[in-house]
Amino acid sequence: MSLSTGPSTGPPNAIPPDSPLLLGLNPEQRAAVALPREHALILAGAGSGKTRVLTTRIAWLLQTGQISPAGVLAVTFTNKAAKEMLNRLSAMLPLNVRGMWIGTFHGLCNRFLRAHWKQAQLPQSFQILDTQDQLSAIKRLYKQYSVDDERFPAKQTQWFIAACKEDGVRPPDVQARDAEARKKVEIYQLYEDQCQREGVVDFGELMLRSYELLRDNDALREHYQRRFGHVLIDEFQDTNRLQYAWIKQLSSSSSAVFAVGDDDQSIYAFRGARVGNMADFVREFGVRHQIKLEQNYRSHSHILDSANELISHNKGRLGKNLRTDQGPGEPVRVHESTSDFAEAQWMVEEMRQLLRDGQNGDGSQGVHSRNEIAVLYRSNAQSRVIETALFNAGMPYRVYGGLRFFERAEIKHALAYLRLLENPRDDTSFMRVVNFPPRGIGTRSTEQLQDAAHSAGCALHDAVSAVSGKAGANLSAFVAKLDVLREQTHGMGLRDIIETVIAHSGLVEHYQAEREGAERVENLQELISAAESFVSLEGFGRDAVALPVDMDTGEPADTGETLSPLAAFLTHAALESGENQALAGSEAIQLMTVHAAKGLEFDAVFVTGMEEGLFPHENALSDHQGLEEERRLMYVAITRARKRLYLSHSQTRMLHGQTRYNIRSRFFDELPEHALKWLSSPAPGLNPASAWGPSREPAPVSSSTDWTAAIKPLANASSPGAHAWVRGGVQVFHHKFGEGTVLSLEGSGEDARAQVKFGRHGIKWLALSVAKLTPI
DNA sequence: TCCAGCCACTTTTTT
DNA sequence: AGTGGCTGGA
Repeated sequence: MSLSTGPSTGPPNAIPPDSPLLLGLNPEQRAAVALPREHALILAGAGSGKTRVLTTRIAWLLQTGQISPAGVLAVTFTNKAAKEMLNRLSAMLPLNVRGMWIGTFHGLCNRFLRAHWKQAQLPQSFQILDTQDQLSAIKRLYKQYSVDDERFPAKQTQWFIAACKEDGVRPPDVQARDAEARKKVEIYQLYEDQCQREGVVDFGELMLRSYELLRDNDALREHYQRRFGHVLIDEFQDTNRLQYAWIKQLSSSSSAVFAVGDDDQSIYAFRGARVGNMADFVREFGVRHQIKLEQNYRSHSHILDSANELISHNKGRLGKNLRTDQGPGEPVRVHESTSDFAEAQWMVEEMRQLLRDGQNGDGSQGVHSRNEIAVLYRSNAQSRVIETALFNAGMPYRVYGGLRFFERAEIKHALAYLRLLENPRDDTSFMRVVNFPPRGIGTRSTEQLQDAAHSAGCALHDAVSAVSGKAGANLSAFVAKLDVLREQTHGMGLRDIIETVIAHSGLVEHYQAEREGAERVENLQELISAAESFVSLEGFGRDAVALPVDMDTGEPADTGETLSPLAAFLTHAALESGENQALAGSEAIQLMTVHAAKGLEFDAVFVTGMEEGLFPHENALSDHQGLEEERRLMYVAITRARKRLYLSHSQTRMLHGQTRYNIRSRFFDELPEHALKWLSSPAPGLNPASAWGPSREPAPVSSSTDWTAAIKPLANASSPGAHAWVRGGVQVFHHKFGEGTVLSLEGSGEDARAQVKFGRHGIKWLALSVAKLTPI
């Protein structure tokens, strides 16, 4: 580390190193916070005080007068992280949030495009399509142009478009080799035209349009480069190609990019994240300062040893080893159960014990609050059994994930009405509510309307007069209703607008008549409250999404073109989909996927379903990269725990309505034996398979291949009769695929299938009644 | 046009 | 198992 030298630009580094801001930081953290004005990469391990360093860095830059608030650009991925940063910052110094650019990638791009909507060739009040909206827009387009949904599934097209945009690729730039690829590109182009015509942008477009505007408009780019002396990025390992390119546009020789990330916690490759951006950043920006934060303030060393050992099995890491001053603590407990049901049962018992010990003041042994216990799983489907067990035990719990507030159907409907007031051209919203609540406008009518709009090249809203007969009358009535509402709400405050629109939409009456509609009506009420609190949001929260910004001062521009409160609120709804679940703060066991747990920490953590095919997930097993990402995911799971960590696997598990027989995860074999405590059979030992002897013949015992493990014979009638010898871990021969290893089984009788890993042919699912498998 | 029943799907997710 | 989307009959 070379830290003693002063910066080549900006004020001298003559700031007293004993500034109160730096107190309590370890040497590496201090070094990071007080770095000179140069590009830097901070490799921040789990629990190493990453957010603290990031926020203290900003506070330090401001307090020492090295930069003014308008010169700071700080980017995160989630609204939660952005809020956290702002909260911590304002706790450190009196904060002038005006003109400070702290937010999510998409939030900041939105802000940028609102400020420069003309140059970006967008309507001022452009609306944002979320993932649902985008899919329905594509489906609408499919109908219009008679695209075969069988050959080009809309979901895949959506994925394709998103992936293109994440790579910064417009339709003309796509490399299309065959006819099928050319068709996809054609659809992509049609989709783009449709969005542009309707005045809407999807999430990818927010980023891409911002990037292109910066790239192509020299004056604008230079302005922002001059303005942002410091660019700080959180979770850098999660950035995609486009985000990286965007950062490049915003930085110049006079600015400093401060990237914080952890390559070992990169778990979002499936949505375009490129860990490689870290290495690229070092190379392309000529990064001289790389600081590793390896001091962990979260976990005891048995837990950290496990994490370190596991992740050491990955190749091509930037290299990092967590350490702690806390003692070894308790061993990592490993548990095996016979079924997912039994696993859940066992967990409930263990939780009870933990909480009992915590209450008795038994010090280190227990956990004092249910909030401090988390159950992590690889896939959402696993939560059900656990929920049932917790429910039956009367143990309060909270499940994260699932529908967010602004994604609920009733809310989307209400928002669609509101969006149509703001922008009648928004055909996605038009289609969503044209017949909701039902008003006699069926498929037939809308098809006529769509055809009319298509041939006239106008919006659905403007084509109603072209439809004749009863259908035309109904459509006209609907449009008239919208127009009246628009007139009626003109000049109203946000709350009143929303209240009026909900009242006249017929949504409340519709849901009131429904059996399960009460909650939906409540949610509509909640939307009104949400609007109220949005209005009362002071300063940053609203400015961030709403106001155009003066290019020179960074202050909100008084252009007389201020975005309407309604448009601002709609943007807010699209960019911040709301809390995952209410009940926050209540005393409850926390249930979530490992992905959702990233960034969180708990006293006690249960990682469940540690089985081959589940964790690591079968879909990730085919390639090396996939497996390494699974391992990083496991690393994230382990490092969530402060004091106690449980790793649990089960011999059988209900999945998609069928019992599957799984062998335990290979990750167990990558953990340090000294840190583990086996709560149940298999007995401890480096090779648990040996507990059942070395037999390999059609016997109820596994092979001794290193990563496979022993599976007990299943004492039940559902095991696949004639193929009873086919078990997890057994070596088999297939006439076509050659030698392989059975990974897992599912189904029974005629339906029994085995998942087999073959050397050259990869992993296959084989129906036992068809495939001729012989034991080796 | 609407609703009921059938079929296919099922890793992870933020904006 | 559970859900969401689609088809076909009323």
